[in-house]
Amino acid sequence: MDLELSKRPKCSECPIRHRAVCARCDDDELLTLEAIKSYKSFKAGEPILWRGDELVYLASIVEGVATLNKSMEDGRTQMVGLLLPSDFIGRPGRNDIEFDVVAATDVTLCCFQRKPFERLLETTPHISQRLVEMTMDELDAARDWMVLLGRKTAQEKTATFVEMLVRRQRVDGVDTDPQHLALPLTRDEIANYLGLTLETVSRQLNAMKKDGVLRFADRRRFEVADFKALRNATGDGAEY
Amino acid sequence: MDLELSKRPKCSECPIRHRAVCARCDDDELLTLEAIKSYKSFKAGEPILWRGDELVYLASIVEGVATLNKSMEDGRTQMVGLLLPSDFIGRPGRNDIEFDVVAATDVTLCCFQRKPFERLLETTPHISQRLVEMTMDELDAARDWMVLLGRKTAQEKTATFVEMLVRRQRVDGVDTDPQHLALPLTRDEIANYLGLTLETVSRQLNAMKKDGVLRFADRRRFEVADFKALRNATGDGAEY
DNA sequence: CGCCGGTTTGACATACTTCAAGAGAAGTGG
DNA sequence: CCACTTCTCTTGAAGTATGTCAAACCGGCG
Repeated sequence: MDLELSKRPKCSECPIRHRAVCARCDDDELLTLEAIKSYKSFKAGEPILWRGDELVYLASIVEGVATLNKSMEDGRTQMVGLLLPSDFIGRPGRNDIEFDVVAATDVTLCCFQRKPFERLLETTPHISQRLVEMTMDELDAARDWMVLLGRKTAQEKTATFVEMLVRRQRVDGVDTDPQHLALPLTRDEIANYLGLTLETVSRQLNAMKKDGVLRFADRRRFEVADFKALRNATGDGAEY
Repeated sequence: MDLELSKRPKCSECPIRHRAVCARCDDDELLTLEAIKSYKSFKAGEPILWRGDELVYLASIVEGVATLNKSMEDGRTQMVGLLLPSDFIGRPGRNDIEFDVVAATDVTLCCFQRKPFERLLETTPHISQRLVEMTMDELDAARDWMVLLGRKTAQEKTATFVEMLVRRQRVDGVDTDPQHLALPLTRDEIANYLGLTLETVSRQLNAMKKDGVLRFADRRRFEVADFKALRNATGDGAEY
């Protein structure tokens, strides 16, 4: 794994300070974390971790989007995780993971050496509690995702994906102008997320464009022209 | 929810003592747990919890099989969890859950009142650590399940399900005679597990019977006639 | 015995995949 | 700055796995 280390910005100024695994830490605890952290960057498309790699670091995503992918022997692949800023990579107590982690866009990670971090977990309830909470949130998300994979139509899958993106980018980033949303994944990656082929994804996106639900600036950038119709197409019923 | 309370058997004689959320507890800690626990039983088919119900109890499965199910507005349903003995029900820190829990067979639960249990979590690392570990195991399982739902064929799905059952029942129960395995679910429930229809499941099971992979005593009880062929049909490649 | 839920089996429909060709962007090197 | 390659995406035509609908079967139970 290519490591490009850089300096350690102050935790207090960190954009994910209040959502990441460190969210509940007080100032003292942040100092302890700063001692074992380092930043690493990856270009879009670069692998971050291969399945079975020894886990030297655990990390939070500071910027960018990463995907967790599982593949079958014959090459079929299924995405099983989509990590946005503040999400956590790695499993304390294991020294490897069961999927590949890939940078979908340029990614900045805040990495903690595993061993010291695991010791911190034992002594710092603020960190371990937050980690449990995040893990359970991920499990909830995985269960919604299972409904999508097992029971939704291609149209519903695609609409659900777009709607999820819109919601998460809205909450996440700077309160982005609704005009300026971007798909962080290629058609092929979206297909791996949804359990479809890239052709089907392409057809579904273009259908939503034709129906006036989405409006595309180019292949990546788009805006939602009719949010209600989008929501309707997800198969999840009325809002909330 | 119908509650049929019964006495509290000694933890020390509990069949799931070493695998459940209490696995790491010492004798003192077990005593504290015994103070807040009670047993409840459910008949096959009975609901244990409805989505949105207030979570009064958290529980471990002592005996039997329960399923977690999500449903869409129009009635499509997808199973998102299959709980066997020692598995845990409920999410500390939340007062409801996002899916239905149903007894697939007769079920015995070891229930803990939520509030006292949550207090125990804060003071007893042996419990919280074990809970984290179990949650992460469930997340790993959910990810394998996502590959199944998104990418496997009906034949692979069915074979994977049967193979998983064989493995878990072997590890779990009394080391059951390979002659005597039973599907704990109906065809319809299996279909909900696999993201298929019951007709397709029926056809796949009968195909495996015709091919000499499985041998059925009745609709539920079966034995694996050719384990290698079964494993092969899962799409997961050679053993381990 | 006769109902009843779970299951099997068949015929048909279709949503999605597969295969194939080509169009745009985007990068690369001369 | 323009060919040239390369990658992503679109679009069409054809194939197929799985769903849908419907009827019959079977074992258990009142």
